[in-house]
Amino acid sequence: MVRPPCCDKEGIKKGPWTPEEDLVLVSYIQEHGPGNWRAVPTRTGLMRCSKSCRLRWTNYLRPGIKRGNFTDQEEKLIVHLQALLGNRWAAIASYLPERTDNDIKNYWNTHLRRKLQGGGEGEGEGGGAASKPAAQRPASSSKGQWERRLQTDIGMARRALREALTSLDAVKPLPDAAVGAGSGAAADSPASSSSGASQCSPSAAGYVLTTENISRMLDGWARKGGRAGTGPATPGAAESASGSSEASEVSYGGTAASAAPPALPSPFDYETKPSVAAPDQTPLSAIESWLFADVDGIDHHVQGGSFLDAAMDYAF
DNA sequence: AACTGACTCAACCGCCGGTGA
DNA sequence: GTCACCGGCGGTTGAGTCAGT
Repeated sequence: MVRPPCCDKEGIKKGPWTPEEDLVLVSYIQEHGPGNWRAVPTRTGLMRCSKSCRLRWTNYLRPGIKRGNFTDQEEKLIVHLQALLGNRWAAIASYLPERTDNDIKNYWNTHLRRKLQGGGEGEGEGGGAASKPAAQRPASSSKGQWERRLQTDIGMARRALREALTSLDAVKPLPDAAVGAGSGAAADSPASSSSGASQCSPSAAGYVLTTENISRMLDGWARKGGRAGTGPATPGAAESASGSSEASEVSYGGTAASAAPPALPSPFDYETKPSVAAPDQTPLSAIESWLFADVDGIDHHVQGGSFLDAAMDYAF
């Protein structure tokens, strides 16, 4: 069938989002929650198409997003998962709850792919596998086949993750604080160690978007000056660019959120990006516990609460 | 100091699958 | 059963930034 464009070209604004637009979108989502994106432009008056709104939210405004400074651990995970899953960035991103698929995709395309190609198979694992990812499968597979494939994928991913984490631990043992308290993947990242925004999982964070924060957010943008649009308009960019100073100002579940009482009723409990970890767990520690809990386990049907279940719920 | 090429990443585009009428 | 709508995904682009000359 011929599909009309998601939004007609007239009157639809494109390009970088402005702080004002961000604010409108965030405010709307704070009130109504993400979803029903079709209605967002009309209800908010944003001259954006629904896709653009959704993308802006999921890739940028969504709380709990960590930007830039991929750690070695994250990098290894991405390499392994890419080798196993192929360019299924959304699936890969589900293993890195603080990262967006777009971010991972960009990082892969700009850093990792070249690294693996140019430097030969630097890590040894990616090289051949990455060139022919497992994702190149027939699109039309029956459900049963798909499930078997999924089981295989899970098994392979699991093994690879265990290897990655094991080898990483051998090289650079994780500090206890990193595994237990903060974001395991982020803990030793230069930027993230100082950036509160990366310290908590999205669901646990409790999205603190008060009018005070909004005004501070805008204030921070304004003070950043420079190019209007992408740069200052993007809290994360400011955060990553400045290292840490602005991070606490934009409390997307950051410092303020982590310091906030857990019972803080977050308007973003319906967060679209799943957190595979328990609220007081970091995603990676959840992965680790899942990996190491049953060394010989074929427990792909473990009862509720396992990482696998969560992964099954969200990633596939 | 100016210029140029490489790099980064936010955003767009088109396609696909799920779902409800 | 068919059709249309909507959300999601992966690939791609282009503006902005950075580093080297």
